[in-house]
Amino acid sequence: MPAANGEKTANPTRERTLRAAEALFLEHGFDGTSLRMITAKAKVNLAAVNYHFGGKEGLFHAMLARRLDVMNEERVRLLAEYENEAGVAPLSCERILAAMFIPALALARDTRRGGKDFLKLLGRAYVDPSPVLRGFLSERYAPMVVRFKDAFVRSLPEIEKHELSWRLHFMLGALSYTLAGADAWKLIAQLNPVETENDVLLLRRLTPFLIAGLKAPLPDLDSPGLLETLPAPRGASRARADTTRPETARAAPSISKAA
Amino acid sequence: MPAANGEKTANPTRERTLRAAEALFLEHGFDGTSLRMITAKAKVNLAAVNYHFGGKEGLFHAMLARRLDVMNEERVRLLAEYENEAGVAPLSCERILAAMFIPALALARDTRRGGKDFLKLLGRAYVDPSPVLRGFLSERYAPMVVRFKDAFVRSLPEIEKHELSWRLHFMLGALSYTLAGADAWKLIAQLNPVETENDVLLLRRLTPFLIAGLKAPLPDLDSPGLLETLPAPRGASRARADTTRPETARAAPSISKAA
DNA sequence: GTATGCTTCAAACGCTCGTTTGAATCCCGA
DNA sequence: TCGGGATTCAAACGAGCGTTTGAAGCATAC
Repeated sequence: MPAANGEKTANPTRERTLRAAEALFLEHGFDGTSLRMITAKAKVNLAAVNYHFGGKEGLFHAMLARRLDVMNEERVRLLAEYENEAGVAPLSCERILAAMFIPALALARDTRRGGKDFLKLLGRAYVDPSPVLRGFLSERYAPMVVRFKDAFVRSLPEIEKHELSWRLHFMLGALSYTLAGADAWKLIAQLNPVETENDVLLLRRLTPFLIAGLKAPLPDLDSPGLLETLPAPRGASRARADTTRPETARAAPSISKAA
Repeated sequence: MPAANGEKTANPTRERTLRAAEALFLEHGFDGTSLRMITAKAKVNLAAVNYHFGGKEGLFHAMLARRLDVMNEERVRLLAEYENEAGVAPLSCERILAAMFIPALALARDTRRGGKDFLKLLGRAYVDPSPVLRGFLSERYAPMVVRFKDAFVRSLPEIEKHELSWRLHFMLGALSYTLAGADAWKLIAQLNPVETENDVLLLRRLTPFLIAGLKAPLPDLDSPGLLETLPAPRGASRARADTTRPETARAAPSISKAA
């Protein structure tokens, strides 16, 4: 393996390999992308992957790190800047989300560092089932997650910390799934008259959704509500047992008391 | 291949194979799970997969369908029942979400039809990168998605249809990602003092988040806001160019005007 | 008992996988 | 011009993949 130089040399073989890996990973995931697919697309010799990256795993680590490291460093930098401006006052949710989204959008607009598929890469990386990637990501970016969680905790003191952890998780889910969205994109375009969508519009749609979710009234976790209305676990396979429509419209099952 | 009987015969080989495929799919996804892993775990001969299911693809179709078909049929049945009760009045969001969640929870509580890993299966299926599964799911369950979308459209007339399509997509994302959550689950448990979580509590947390998101104020898609504040796409690779902190705290970038 | 049809089994098929090898080639400083 | 490290290359390795084969087992009906 060549000296793992500080990512500066614009080695054309390395670069083309990384690009091809990126493109194929978007479509097929880690397990679904073979080195032969990559090297064929990159017009690079098969052995070059092991020479430059030490193997498939090393290649994907490098491919993800060169994109995500930049973004996440910028994210915490921006967050710190906002906090500096705000002084002692806690940041608004919008501001914290801006610290998350702006670096991502900047990379998506910069064809030299990510380009328009960057957001999709981001989403795919977070939902890939391969233990190799999952371990890599959760280990490498855990500090950044903690950093933002703390910011949200300060921003939303009325939401209990534990509850907020979950909501951040939900948020990350909506974000990843949306960004990774391949077919869903087309599905939505198909359900509606064609309209040119782009990443920026998408995130502008997503933001109020997430903000509202984060600030939602707290659930009543003790409410029996939902469970009691579940059909008996091993009863008649269909609740069709009562053929006559029940005269008492059965109590509406409430999942929570949130309005 | 044996007569594809109406899923009635409790053939032990078929059953053990499906179970093993289910368990391994949860951990490794479609591409990451080999037939040899499955047949070893199921203590079944390798060739039995091709005999009973016609191949790997057929096995996974059967594995997913026997779980998801039941749930989705129950979902639309429940939705129709609620609509019947409501008459002409549109259903509340909570009610529609209940029609989605209750059948899922019922299966998760029923160890004979899914069990506690059912929700995880549901989430994993929706984020798996393999084209084989993506095609299968989007084709097979598209009608159910359309059905629920219509219900939401009637329930939230103030949200424009196109906007609502996106919000349902976000919702599905938060749901899938959360349910599939493997490491994240542990991560959250690690950030907070241990507390026994379960699927029901989880969905009760998730519901207000989703409801609030669905009902959020509409984004101002024309607002310049965010874009203008992005760093110049090909400027200095770091905004570190200005070493002195800018005296004018730069205008706070707003992603949207949503409060 | 024997024929029949469904199911299981061990073995092998052809193929692709990630990785390794050792020689050929390139590039640059001496 | 030559020498030597860096890089590329074609070829092969062993392992694992999904699938196929044909015989063996095993019930049930005659």
